Amino acid sequence: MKPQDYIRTSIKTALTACGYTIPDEKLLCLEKPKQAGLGDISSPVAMNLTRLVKQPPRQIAEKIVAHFPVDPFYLEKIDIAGPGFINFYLAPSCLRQTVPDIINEGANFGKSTWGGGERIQFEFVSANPTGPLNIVSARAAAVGDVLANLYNWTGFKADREFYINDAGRQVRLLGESLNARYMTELGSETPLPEDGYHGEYIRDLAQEIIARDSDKYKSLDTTVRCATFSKMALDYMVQRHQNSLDKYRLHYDQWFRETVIRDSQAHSGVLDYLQKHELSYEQDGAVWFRSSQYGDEKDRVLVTSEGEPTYFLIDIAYHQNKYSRGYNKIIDLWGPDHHGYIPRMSAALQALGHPKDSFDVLIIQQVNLLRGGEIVKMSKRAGQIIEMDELIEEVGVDAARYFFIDRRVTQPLDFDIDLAKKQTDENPVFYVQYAHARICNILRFARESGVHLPEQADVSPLQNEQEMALIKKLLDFPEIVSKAAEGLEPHRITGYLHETATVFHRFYHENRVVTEDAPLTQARLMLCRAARQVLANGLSLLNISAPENM
RNA sequence: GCGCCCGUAGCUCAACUGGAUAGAGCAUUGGCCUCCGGAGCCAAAGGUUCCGGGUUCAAAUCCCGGCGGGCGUACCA
Repeated sequence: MKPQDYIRTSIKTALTACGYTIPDEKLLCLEKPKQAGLGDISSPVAMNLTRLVKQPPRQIAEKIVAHFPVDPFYLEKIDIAGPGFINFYLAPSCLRQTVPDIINEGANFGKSTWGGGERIQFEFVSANPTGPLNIVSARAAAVGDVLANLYNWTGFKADREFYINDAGRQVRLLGESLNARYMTELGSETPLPEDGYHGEYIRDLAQEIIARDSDKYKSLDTTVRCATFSKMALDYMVQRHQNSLDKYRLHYDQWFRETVIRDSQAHSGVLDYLQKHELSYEQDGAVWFRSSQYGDEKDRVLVTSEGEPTYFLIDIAYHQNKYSRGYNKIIDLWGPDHHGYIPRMSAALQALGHPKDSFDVLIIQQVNLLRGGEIVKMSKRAGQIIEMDELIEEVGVDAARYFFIDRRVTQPLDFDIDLAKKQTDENPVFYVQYAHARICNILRFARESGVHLPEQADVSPLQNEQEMALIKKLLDFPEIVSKAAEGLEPHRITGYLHETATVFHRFYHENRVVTEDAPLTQARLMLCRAARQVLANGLSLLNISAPENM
């Protein structure tokens, strides 16, 4: 049994013995003391009970401690501190035991089953196929990928999906823009359409087409030519997106096309359902959805007075389609400019009978790129955007991913290119990777020195401060993974890895691993292996490499 | 105007979602290599958590009112 589980069940036993009943399991939650010297695990349960029991928290804590069944294998002592915290000090015997446990669990250490196999879908990036992926997409890509990993680790069945907007006005404009570039390249000057796409990539594609098919399309009727080019440009852009994400080590389970919804008339079904349940009405020649009944600030148009379905209606049908594919929970990652869109989508899905909390949107805040301490100005109109490919090329996949994950997603991010490129101690990616490489090097050194490395060895020689500190840190990993998943907070993982690296470096600095003392050497090698395993597991969760040497 | 997000060390960010003396990394200053990788370690300095009220055993966190910043406010996608 894990020490946390032992403490939780024992608190319950003590509570019943005291005659206290808790209305909510959440009141039992355990914490890590902020301050060193206040124990290893802490319970605020006494403070949580003050209002119910109407007694001072310290008094409650004393009663609980008096009835607590102490098992010396797990606990050294119990304290009451501050306003009424019950602090538990883990016994060295219990701490040491986690070292062989971690080695046995190997790549599975940190995983849990609380998701119960529930299916969850993350849709992210879903950039319009009208231009290359940019920096914000790169952030969303890293975050979405890690979130899916986190949920798979915690016992869910998580999928990644990319939604391709391959229909509508923008695709038409894309075709017309390519047409203009193509015709101009062939000598008949054609202006870009109003709101057309100015980027170089369209000219590149036009040149590619000419190199391959010469002027084959020139004689076509303009509308036919534009339609052909729309499709070609679309396929080209989607392929480009796939290549970029591939390089980023991100692999989607599904690339879903908007035309699948349109072609199947799925949106008509949605419309029928809403009409039948009197959740829509006609006004000024358009069809409106009563989204204000579900908390949106006003009603929204589903079908324009021209008789065209709005993007919103198609999007509802798309989300309905996700549910019909068996997902219990849907999480979308959107850009900050879409936050106003959340209430209406949530309203629509509730109207269709889905539980409110089955749909969640995580807003990924904007990214400012810093070079030489200055914000790099980006303007879409002038074609002045930094592409995801350029960024990866410049700083590498590992650093890019780490920097994007390292900050709370709901917070705007300043991405310092110069720092990410640095191969020095200023760069946190290397700090963590270096700890891993350093451990690999110790193990290598031990082998080369003729030390035999058995599967398991006695860990009882581990007892000094740095050894215990490292073990305690390793022990935290599964809980960090769970909390990062539950709160959609991947930055907890990078934070934890950085701390773990620090504690390891400190241990390394104070203690020589390979020495004349054979039992101690074996025990410390075990500890090194456990630490290496945890660092490797954390890095794999982020899809960042764990190098054996650097 | 209205709505959403945000304001924490010089800079970039944390703070286990209401907990104990608000912590890291850069940058600054000063130490540590006959020895498993110094891409490392130790230490100093740095704070009225934007301001003012309120809620309670407890507030950076929740509520109200200011101030400052970002975004949104389409029968576009």
